[in-house]
Amino acid sequence: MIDRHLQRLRAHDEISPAEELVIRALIADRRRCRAGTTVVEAGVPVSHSTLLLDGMLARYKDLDEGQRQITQVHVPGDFPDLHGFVLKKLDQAITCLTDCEIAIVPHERLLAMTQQHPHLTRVYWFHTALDAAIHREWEVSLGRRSAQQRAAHLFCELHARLDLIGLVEDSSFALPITQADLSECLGLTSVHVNRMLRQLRSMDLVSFQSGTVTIMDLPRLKSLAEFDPKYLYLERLPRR
Amino acid sequence: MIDRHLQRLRAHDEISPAEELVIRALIADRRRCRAGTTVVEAGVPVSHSTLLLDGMLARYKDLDEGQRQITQVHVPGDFPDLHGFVLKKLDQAITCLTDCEIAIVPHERLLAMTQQHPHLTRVYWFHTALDAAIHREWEVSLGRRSAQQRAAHLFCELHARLDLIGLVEDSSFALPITQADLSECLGLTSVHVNRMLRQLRSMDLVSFQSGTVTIMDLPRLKSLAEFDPKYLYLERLPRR
DNA sequence: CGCCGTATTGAGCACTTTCAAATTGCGTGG
DNA sequence: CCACGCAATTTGAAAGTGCTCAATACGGCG
Repeated sequence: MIDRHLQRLRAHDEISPAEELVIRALIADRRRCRAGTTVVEAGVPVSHSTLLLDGMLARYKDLDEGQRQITQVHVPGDFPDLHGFVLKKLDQAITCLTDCEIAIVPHERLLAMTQQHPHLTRVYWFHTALDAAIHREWEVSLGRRSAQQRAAHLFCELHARLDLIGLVEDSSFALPITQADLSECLGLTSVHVNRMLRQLRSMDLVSFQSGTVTIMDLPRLKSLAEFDPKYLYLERLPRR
Repeated sequence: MIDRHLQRLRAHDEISPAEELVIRALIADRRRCRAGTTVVEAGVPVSHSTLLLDGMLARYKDLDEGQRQITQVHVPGDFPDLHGFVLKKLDQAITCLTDCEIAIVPHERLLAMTQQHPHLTRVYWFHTALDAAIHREWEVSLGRRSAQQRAAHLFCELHARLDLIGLVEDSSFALPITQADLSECLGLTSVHVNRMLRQLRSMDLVSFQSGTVTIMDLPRLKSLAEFDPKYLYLERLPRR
């Protein structure tokens, strides 16, 4: 299952066979977590990072009065808390949106990597910078896009990200989360998300039902959302 | 003026005198830019990054119909597009909010640094990860906080960040930007920002007038905003 | 003194939330 | 196979929050 991670990295840069071996050796352990499990807590010193092999994770922050904002969702192959290696603890928590399979990467191995493999270091640095680019696009959604556009934009983004690792089939992909989860991504109430979803469905753009997203009209959906995938940096550019 | 940058780095990690020399040698050139100037355009390949020596910058994305979302503001000592080193081009533009003094850091020098100085590489990696942490907090503001809380939170954040480099005096600091600029940070209209500012002023919490922010009651302001500075990672932790 | 960008204010409107209730879907146990 | 229970979804109505449009005031500068 680590192949998806390699697939992801190779979408952006060249990874030599020797480097692939280094990457495979980063993993110390594998675990399975049920949906709803907390993978990493906020504010606690961390000594390893988590590679998502299968399933979907969410990073979120809680506010008073039970409000919650999900700041990012993760798809298989992502390295959701790689930034924990340099930050030493997370400013947010990570939870399983679905049942997940994760790999544990001790920071001491990452440290050794940074000492011996400058190119791989830059590859992973790139990975965290890409993560930040997605945060920025979410800021735009949360700050400026309408509820309908936000939902449409998220579906476009997930479509693009999941397509990269072959998890889109016939314009549809699994997204086994609740409308409440979705509302926490979009900065809306679940009630309103429900109404937006109905609108998008009735416009024959996209449907999200029983854990599956089906995109009926990708061009019109992208246009509605003003989706421009440049921020996902999908072209392959050697990091030198 | 690069001292502010060193001050910033040393707030988070130890920088040896030898490393300081390496950092100083990163700079190839210095420039002054007037308020309103575009420092970096979106989507254009970049071969250098920009260190902010003095003034304030904003990173933003434009949408259709002239809407704009500022995704981050930068204070002296920041390295606003350091991530351009690994991403090779920016997904957003950078503009001067005020008159600025910037330093040019060619990517070839950063590349040499990553080959020879693993610790400094991690220090700068940390710097970009911290940048992402601020993005996340902005996502929370934009997604879940009320207009009043958003404004209050931004003032708390800037207070904390400017205090770090000695730019806060008597609970007030210069913020020579317009209410329209502010509204583009907060995901609001300038009209509404104006009303929120009046409210905050009449509550004796904070005033923002003629380019100066004066915080009258920091504890209550923090409490209103639910401001928790942990995401700024202000403790000093050696990155090994 | 007059101009222009910025700040301020008002009124009406639209989108989103809140609160509450009804419905659906699904796994468990009888 | 059906009844039950719980979670998720759906719907309605009313209330807010923030937006739009438009007009007015302010302040620095030529």
